[in-house]
Amino acid sequence: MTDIETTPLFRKLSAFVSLSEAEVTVLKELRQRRRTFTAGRDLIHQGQSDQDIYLLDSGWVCSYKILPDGLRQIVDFQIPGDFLGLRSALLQTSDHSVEPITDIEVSEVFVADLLGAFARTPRLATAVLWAASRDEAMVVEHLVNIGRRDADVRTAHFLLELGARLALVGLGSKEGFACPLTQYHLGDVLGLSAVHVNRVLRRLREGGMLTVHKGQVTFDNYDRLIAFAEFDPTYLDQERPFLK
Amino acid sequence: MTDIETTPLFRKLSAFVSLSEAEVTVLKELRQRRRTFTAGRDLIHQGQSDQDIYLLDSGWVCSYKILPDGLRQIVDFQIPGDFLGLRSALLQTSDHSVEPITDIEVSEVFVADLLGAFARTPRLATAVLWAASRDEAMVVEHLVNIGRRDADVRTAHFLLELGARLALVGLGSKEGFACPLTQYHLGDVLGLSAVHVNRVLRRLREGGMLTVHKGQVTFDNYDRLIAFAEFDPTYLDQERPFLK
DNA sequence: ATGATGGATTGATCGAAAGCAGTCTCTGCT
DNA sequence: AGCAGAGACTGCTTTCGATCAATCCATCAT
Repeated sequence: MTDIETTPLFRKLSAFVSLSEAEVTVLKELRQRRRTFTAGRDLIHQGQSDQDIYLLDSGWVCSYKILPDGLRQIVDFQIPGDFLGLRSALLQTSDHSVEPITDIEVSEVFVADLLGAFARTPRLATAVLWAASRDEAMVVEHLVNIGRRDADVRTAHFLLELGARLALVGLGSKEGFACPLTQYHLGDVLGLSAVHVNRVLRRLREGGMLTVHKGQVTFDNYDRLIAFAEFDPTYLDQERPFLK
Repeated sequence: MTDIETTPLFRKLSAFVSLSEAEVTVLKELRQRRRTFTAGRDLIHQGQSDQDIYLLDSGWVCSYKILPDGLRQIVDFQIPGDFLGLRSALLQTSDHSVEPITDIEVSEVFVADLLGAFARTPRLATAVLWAASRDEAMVVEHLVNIGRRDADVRTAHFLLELGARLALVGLGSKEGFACPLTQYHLGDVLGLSAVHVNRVLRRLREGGMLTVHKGQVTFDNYDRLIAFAEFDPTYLDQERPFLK
């Protein structure tokens, strides 16, 4: 069995709460029913109700909405350590679809089990709730990003944020990260055409700031990039004193 | 004392749950400490923590973020019956600012009182939680709106959504609604310049779809507008069978 | 080797929205 | 009455990003 302390969720939550022995055990028990899904086949459909919660163990997933004319807007990507359908299950609404970008491994979590775990370990509940609120803050940040930043800054900001999220679960650093997204995915999340994404990436590369090549995002000059993107590197990983 | 049954919050929640005598009483007790604020002065500042929750009784408010270069993105407007700072208080983060657009009247609600009310009346808790999730769904819808719809459709969609929300609390109908927003406000929420908003509104007016004049939004042809904006009129007010 | 496919890349053109500048019309003020 | 200011409106020019159309380059299947 995998050592729990290397799992993405554990790493993520540990950044905000130091988990006790008992809490680790509870976390472990949640991850029993493992399942795998293949890339491209929708996991959750827009309008579906009463679905399960999944904890993403490996691979990448995206949540999106489709417009009548076929245009797609990706709301967010989920990476290892993220929950899928948490909010939808708690609130019984699924207003968007969820599609695996790569083959993924998930742990199926029953709502009742999760609520039981929360009841036994309030600190765990707080930490998970915090993670959920962080996800929401990110959606708001994407709104600002798309509404008010130009394509270059917007793209840089998004990739930095993604890097920060990945770093939190041990899958990235200031150097860069492995990234399975195509330029079409980037277009759909940034509200740009894939062609334009290509030009933007070229400009960022020629500006010596970042390189995207062969499924690898490399931050060529992290500090310059931060400044260019107006990115606040603390906004995702600051400590929460009240939780410590 | 105001008759509770005419208050916006009561009307909104009643659309989803039929509240019992006891629940109405609890609701009434929450609305004790009335306060007023004047237009323009920020209620909540970005970064602030540990603030109160307010229930908006009358007037309009907007939540926004400011970028370093001074550009502003309004995340959403709040109208009578909406909570202010609910999420921030529960989750101890305030990542945006809140500013009254008009003079407003609010009821200050202490977190402890609200939680107490939830404990005594679970159905009320569910209803409020539902309202919160609806707010979140709206933010996602705005993301799609800004990311993938052109200015005209985007504007029409937004005004229809606003109309639907207002109708829910008795402040609007298929005919239109009173609206204190300037074209600058509309620009900031739609990710457009105020000048362009003006042109968009002219096109919509000349298309016989809607008129904005003197603080009044009039839907000149509701059905045509719905079709043009690809607006789903049920998405905010559909019944929740599990709550009835 | 030979295609077939999906993604990346580049060029050329077009259109939507921004930016700038100025006018107009209220409303409130003294 | 006269003025000041905010918001609404319009014309002109520029810029950003979309769209259309190729080409290129891996990987994979046969």
